[in-house]
Amino acid sequence: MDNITIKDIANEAGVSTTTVSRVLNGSELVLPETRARVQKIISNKNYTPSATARNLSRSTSDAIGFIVPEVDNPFFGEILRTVIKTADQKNLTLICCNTDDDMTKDFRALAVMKEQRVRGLIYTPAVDYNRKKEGERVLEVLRGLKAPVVFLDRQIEDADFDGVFFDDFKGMYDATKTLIDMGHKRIAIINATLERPLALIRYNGYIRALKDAGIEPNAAYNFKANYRMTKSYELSMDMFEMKNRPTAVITCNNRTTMGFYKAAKEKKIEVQKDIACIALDRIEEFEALGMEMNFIERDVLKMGQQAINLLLERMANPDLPVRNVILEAKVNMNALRK
Amino acid sequence: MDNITIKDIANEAGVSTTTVSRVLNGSELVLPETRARVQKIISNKNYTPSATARNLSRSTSDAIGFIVPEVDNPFFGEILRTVIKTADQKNLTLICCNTDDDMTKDFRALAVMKEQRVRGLIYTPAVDYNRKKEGERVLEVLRGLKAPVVFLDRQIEDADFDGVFFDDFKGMYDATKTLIDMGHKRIAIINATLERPLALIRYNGYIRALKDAGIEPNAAYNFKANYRMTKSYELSMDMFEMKNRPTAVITCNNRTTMGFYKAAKEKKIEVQKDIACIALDRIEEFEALGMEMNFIERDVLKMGQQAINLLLERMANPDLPVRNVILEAKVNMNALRK
DNA sequence: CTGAAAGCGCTTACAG
DNA sequence: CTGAAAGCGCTTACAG
Repeated sequence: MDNITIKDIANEAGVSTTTVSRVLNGSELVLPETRARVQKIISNKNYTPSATARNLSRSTSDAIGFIVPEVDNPFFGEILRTVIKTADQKNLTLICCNTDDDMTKDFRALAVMKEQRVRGLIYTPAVDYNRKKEGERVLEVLRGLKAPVVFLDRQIEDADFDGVFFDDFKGMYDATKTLIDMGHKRIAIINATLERPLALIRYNGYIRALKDAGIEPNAAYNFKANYRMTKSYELSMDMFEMKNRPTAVITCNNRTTMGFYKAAKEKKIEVQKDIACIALDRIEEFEALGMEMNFIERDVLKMGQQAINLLLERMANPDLPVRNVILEAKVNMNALRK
Repeated sequence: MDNITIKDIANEAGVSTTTVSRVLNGSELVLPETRARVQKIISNKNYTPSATARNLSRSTSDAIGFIVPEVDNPFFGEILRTVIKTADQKNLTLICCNTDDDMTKDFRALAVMKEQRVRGLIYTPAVDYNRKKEGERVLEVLRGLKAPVVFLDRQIEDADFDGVFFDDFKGMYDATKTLIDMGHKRIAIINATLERPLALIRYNGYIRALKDAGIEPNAAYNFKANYRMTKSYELSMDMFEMKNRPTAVITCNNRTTMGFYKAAKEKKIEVQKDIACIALDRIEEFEALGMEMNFIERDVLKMGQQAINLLLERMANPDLPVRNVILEAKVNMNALRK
């Protein structure tokens, strides 16, 4: 027995499909008795209308899209959860893609969104399209969606779409300045390579603070990892062997922080005492072990909430001016050591 | 200008929509020149066919569903990533719901899946339906989906569907036995309340091992937390005040483990030395800090892979017998201390 | 308050 | 190799 349709209900109730549709959509234009009869049959037969047919008929969609590089990163996981929660309240279905920071998959994900005719999209670009010729193509694809788009955490230059970002430049600037004020001159940064847009922004904040303080940046203190633990660990091991080794370090994401601490542990170097550290994002597990951290604090839940809000608002009102929300990234010196 | 349709392409190419459809679907039955002409127009106009229309017309769907209690839990995050990756290769779209372990949301999520006519569903029930009257209703809803369902990590009694689970009973049994063999008699468990299906299974493994060794279980050593850190922390603080305090502890998930370690740290009790511990699941962050752990090891990626494989196989072949895959949960004594 | 009919954008059996 | 027509399961303007 196949899925039952609105026709089956109509037949059994002895009414037209129009009437059944009206009952389904809570129209006033139905005699209470008719409504009751139809409703009873619907629930008896356990009938659920097809979203596909409804969408086609209404020429809309009940789906919004979510494209991120790694859903299993708690950063995006938390955002996803927030987004789903709100979408759910609005009866919107969430279509989720993961790009592994891979450009091909990114374009494929965008194509999926277009095929699905999503009503809106929350989007973290897979790579830095700013210096790549593909950048303009991405923007075109996004425009071709003919649906609101909200950039999440990563921007593309000249994008005429809404977005939510953290003020990583200021976060890094402040972190660096804090270390300088504590008397540090040899300050390292463990970052990703600068093709990554966020890596560049973070790097720039760091460099600017050094220059503002009249400290000449030392290229040897710029560690180019990849936001994975292993690479950061390896580079940190090298760092500890340097003869003019840094007295302070800024790590640029969770995994980087973990790699650095792991290396320090193995080298029997006590973080904060033997070498200062400010991490981007706190690590709850570290704190559970009584390891107090200095960190740049970012409110991920807020980012998720803002993203879905921006999207819903624009869906409701497409003529709003483009909005870019910048969330603060605040230095938090819980483990202050001179 | 609205979204363009197959008709626009047909008109411009001077062919029927049938022919355009054939080109779209790679049918052989098109003259190469016709195909080329049509394809050119498609790409010029940047036309993407509507998945909605296609699905309705074919009376199928290109979506599979994914319902879990917390997407932001790395456990489910990793699984989601694996599932998306494979689904993507099969050109399946992933619709994602989050239930917050809430029954109402769970039923709503299932309704969404039915509306969407998903081709298959990977499903972690929100609550333990085994003792609840709603259990049979869930199973009915699942059958009403008329699509393959794979249970993930949590089972419902009498479910005639595929599933992937960890052998938590054996994991807990072995962990408990290992501690007993090390000479421990006062062994505590920090678990959730036993309404949760997994909590019960874990508890049973623990109890059985005690009984098999002739040790009478002590109710005071059964700590009923809720898989959150705070509760586990509070209970652990109490535990350390007991006069006949346990000499070994088994923690039943990541968050529980964190709460326990945090309490130990504050009480200046050294885990493994002053009190033995085997945790369910390793915590990478702990290990990065040089904290060696004893843990019950579970391969989460494998669980994700199995789940999507079971689903795809059943989608291809609905007549397969019901399969329940039990993945091992292996005790790993990295931080062995007598 | 109700229904016949057209339409949403595709696919596909059928005929040629 | 190509197309007219019916159909997928809904919604909605229109007429009554």
